[in-house]
Amino acid sequence: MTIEMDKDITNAEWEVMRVVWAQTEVPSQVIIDVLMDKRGWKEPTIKTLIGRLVKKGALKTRKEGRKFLYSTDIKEDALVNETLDHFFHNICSKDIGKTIGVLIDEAILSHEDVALLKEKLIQKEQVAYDTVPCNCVKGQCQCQCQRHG
Amino acid sequence: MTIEMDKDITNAEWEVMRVVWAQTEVPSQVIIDVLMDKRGWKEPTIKTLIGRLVKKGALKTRKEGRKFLYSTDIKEDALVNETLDHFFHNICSKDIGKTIGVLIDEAILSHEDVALLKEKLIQKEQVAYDTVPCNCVKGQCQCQCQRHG
DNA sequence: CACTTCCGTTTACAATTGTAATCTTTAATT
DNA sequence: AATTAAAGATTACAATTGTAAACGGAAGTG
Repeated sequence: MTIEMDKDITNAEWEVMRVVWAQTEVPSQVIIDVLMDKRGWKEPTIKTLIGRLVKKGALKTRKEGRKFLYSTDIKEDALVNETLDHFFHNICSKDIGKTIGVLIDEAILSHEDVALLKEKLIQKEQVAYDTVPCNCVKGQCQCQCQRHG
Repeated sequence: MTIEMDKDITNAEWEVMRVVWAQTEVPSQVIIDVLMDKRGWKEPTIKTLIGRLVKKGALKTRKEGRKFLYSTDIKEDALVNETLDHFFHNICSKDIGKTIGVLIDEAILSHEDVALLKEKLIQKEQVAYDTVPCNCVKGQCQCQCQRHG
């Protein structure tokens, strides 16, 4: 699931990726139109972002006539998941459940989504722990055994 | 739930925050010890991070004798949730359910966590949609009505 | 063929971020 | 009181990021 790429996708670059993900191949003009409109960026700004993504290997190009068509091998869901996993390293593993709980509270879900998640929880029950072990470094969480001072 | 603060917490700064969250008030020496050990950072590096957090209002100080004790008003779970909400803006609302699904798959959960989440899903069912409306800008997702090109 | 337009490339530039050395107070110790 | 040690403040500096202008070459137009 790890994506082999030089660098991370920055927030601004993410907007470009979303346009590319929405299509199979896009000319820069489409990216520019969408983002000038959505973000109010100037054309050169968007060109810069495209260029950086190409340079860092996140976008591929195919020359068609005089212009390029942009595409990507990076899967949107894979990158989303990887980014979230990475962020979750900032949280004590004991708190992951509650954190997901808040996400559920705040999400707009379909009946189908709810059913899917319920199903997953039934699976999860099979492998659930009595107590989730804390994975924090000493001094970085409140689990008693590890408390400082 | 929005935290009034000048700037965002960067990744490196997050490490400092976690040490502060783990205690009520901490002297810099504790933060330094924990992070020199965990991250291999030099002492001045950690002092810089602390200083920046104080400057941006994320950490409060209380002078005790010659040194300061650091604390924060920012709630860890509030910041976590806010950060996640923010990130979820990068995802089509139709895909939030699936994304949470992957989080559940990958999480280590306790029986209690599973029960909590199940409970939340039961609640959620009451307000679930038949179809989650897409919230994307035209050109940034594949929902048919909005497809480009 | 000269002119203009489009598009990708190069350059710019300030702010943020990661990483750290050095300086300055002030407190502790001799 | 003089010396040392600790802690916060100041300065440093390269890389990244957000934001954009300017340049150059190819393609279409008159």
